[in-house]
Amino acid sequence: MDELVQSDRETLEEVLRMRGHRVSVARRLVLMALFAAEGPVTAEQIAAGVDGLPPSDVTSIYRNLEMLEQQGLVYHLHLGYGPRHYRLVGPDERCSLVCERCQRVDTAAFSDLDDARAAISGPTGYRTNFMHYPIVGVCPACTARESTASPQGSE
Amino acid sequence: MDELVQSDRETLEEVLRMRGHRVSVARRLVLMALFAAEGPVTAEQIAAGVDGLPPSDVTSIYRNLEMLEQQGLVYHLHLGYGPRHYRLVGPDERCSLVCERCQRVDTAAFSDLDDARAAISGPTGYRTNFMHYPIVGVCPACTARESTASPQGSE
DNA sequence: CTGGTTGCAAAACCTTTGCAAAGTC
DNA sequence: GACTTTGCAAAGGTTTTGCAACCAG
Repeated sequence: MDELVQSDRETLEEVLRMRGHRVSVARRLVLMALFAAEGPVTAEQIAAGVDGLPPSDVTSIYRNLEMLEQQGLVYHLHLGYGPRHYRLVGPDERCSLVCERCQRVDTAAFSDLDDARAAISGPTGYRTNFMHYPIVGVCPACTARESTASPQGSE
Repeated sequence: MDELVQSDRETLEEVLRMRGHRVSVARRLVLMALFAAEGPVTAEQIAAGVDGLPPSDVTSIYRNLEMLEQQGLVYHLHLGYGPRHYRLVGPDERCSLVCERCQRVDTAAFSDLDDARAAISGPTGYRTNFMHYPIVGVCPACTARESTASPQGSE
């Protein structure tokens, strides 16, 4: 009943081996980078060498990330524009929020959006998780700035 | 107080002229395509000639769409993967929903998600509109199919 | 006429694919 | 030793940029 929650790297490597995948140097490097990164990282960042890790080839990174995603160990998300970001599946999932005014990126705990999920499921029937795309909107700071600047609230 | 709600093409052209932009053939073509298209369209589609309109150069389409977006007459959104889709700003805004299982794309009325907006604004402070990215989730049909197939509800 | 706009070519950006060489089990 | 996986090169899809010719006002 419990899926992989938050394992260490060696456990994930064991999972891969059990499922018939090999654990190569490049593949281990991807896992190390994902563990070392505090947040979502891009393939380019991993290839460049996150956190003191050696640089490697982007193509392999992409291929390994794809495989890890198919295995359910990794997921990717989009943060505004630019390349995809990848993250280990784990217990502390967070949803991203991007301010369309100041481009700030915030995160919210998965559970903070339970009510929002219900409010979407009601009228639409869709069960969402807000993981794949950021929620784009106006952050509190920009909202405040705009309401003091032009109180009549143009949109 | 009322912004442009739903004008005809000639009104928009007048707006552009008043703001110091010229109305060229190519630019008119973009507007005609946006009016002719029932839903969001890509730059490539406009360039190929939507709805019997003559084909034109993609580069100009992109430039014109960008200008129209800066003028607040057009916005763009992402529908799953692939190129951006553009749409005239108008009164019947709809939010997109993409099923991550069957890739189906639905839409919801803007007002159907008022509760969801409130449920996001509460814990996060972000005022969202769900316009820029689709809401990705599992559609009702796939949810039903999965619950009959494996009732113990694996994720 | 003047300067915004166009169309072509070319680049930029991100990601995928082909294939021989290398590595893993 | 068999079969994955790698690394390089090259292509693919989408969007941007440079620039001379062109056209709207």
